Amino acid sequence: MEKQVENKKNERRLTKKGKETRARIIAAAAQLMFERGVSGTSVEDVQNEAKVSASQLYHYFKEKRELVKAVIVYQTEQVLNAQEPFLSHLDSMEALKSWRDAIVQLQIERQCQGGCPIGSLASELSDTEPEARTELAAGFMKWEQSIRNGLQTMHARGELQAEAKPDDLALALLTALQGGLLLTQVYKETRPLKAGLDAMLAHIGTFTI
Amino acid sequence: MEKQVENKKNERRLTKKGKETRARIIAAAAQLMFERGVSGTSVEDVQNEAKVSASQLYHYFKEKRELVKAVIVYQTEQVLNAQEPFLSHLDSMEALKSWRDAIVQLQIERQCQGGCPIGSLASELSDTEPEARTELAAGFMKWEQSIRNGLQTMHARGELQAEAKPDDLALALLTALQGGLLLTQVYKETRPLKAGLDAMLAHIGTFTI
DNA sequence: ATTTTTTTGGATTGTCAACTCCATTTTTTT
DNA sequence: AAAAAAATGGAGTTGACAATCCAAAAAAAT
Repeated sequence: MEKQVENKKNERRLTKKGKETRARIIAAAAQLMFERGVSGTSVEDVQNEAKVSASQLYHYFKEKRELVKAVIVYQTEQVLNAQEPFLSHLDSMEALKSWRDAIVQLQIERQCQGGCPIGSLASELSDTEPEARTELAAGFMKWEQSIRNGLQTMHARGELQAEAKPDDLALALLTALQGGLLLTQVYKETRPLKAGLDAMLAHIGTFTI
Repeated sequence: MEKQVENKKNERRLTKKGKETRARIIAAAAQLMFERGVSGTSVEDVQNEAKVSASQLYHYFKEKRELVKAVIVYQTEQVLNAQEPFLSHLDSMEALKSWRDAIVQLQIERQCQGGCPIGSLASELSDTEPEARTELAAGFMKWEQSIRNGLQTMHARGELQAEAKPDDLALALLTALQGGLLLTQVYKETRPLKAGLDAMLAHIGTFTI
């Protein structure tokens, strides 16, 4: 009788040490790919940053593409975790405003570099890497869902007019955020991010009672 | 007395044939880089697409980076020219709506592939290529300016309330457009683009008299 | 007409990046 | 304690890619 309980084909067993190494590789890759893009980051760069050898890296990831997929999952988690305190309570105009402020503040601290960790991966990979695209879409949908939850709560409470469509508003807000982050990265100033988010929040505000 | 009237340092004279070849190279590079990104496009790919030899390409462009700069200028022109019929008359809600429809229609025709020709270059190059970033920012500013002109016209005519800020609205609209194009590329459906633009147009609409 | 400049052909070079291989050490299992 | 599996070291292979070079054809200038 097999001990491995329903282990998917490729999923080897990893020791504690193995998991740590794997995690270190992903974190290093995520960092570099955020700064320089996927194709601007060589596997060797990742090796150096993570302090691992080539054989280690290829022991945990069949090829670069697979590492990239892991990075996408990782970055999605990172972004959602970092925003969690806000995302789980976006159910009032005040909460939305605080969220806006936190995002703007973060871009200031980053000196407007890097855009959105998921968005920039999406822009680079969507059209050429179908599996990456799927994963990225899933990430954005989780994000969208969090925003939607808050607006739906307001709607259910009667704090948004019946005609308001929380689903559309949530998606619109995410687009303004993404576009704002991109333009802020290009312009090297937070004006676009502020303009995009503020306009969208004002629009949501027109539905409040 | 010099014949060359104020010729900038690097600007060699080009014969008619030379200009054609140069233009063919840029167009080919722009096309490929739109489809596969800058680092996904090799100089050799461009040679094949444009039917030129290596020496020709390097005769007109010192290095790949210089070709990329030319592509940025070219794509900015292309985008603005393509939208010109709309951009020069964005001075009514009807005009804005038609513009929205045209953009959505284009993405449908493209099957949601490719995002924004300028936006995707911006995402790939902004943080690592300072000169490219500057050029891209200039391109976006022209675009922003066109939108602003229309809204300012409405404002001056008294069709927008005095409190409305056409500058902010124009920038916000551009961010919604960029974010919408990105998410549409990732989701492979036009819903995000529609949601972003419609919300922003509705917001502008709240200022009409 | 002839000199100069521009344009083109195409082979070549050097670098770098992804990935492989085999041996060795460490950890886990029995 | 022995056997099996996992983790690591690091040199080596292969291919792709940016960029160069030398020579020749075509066009423009004088």
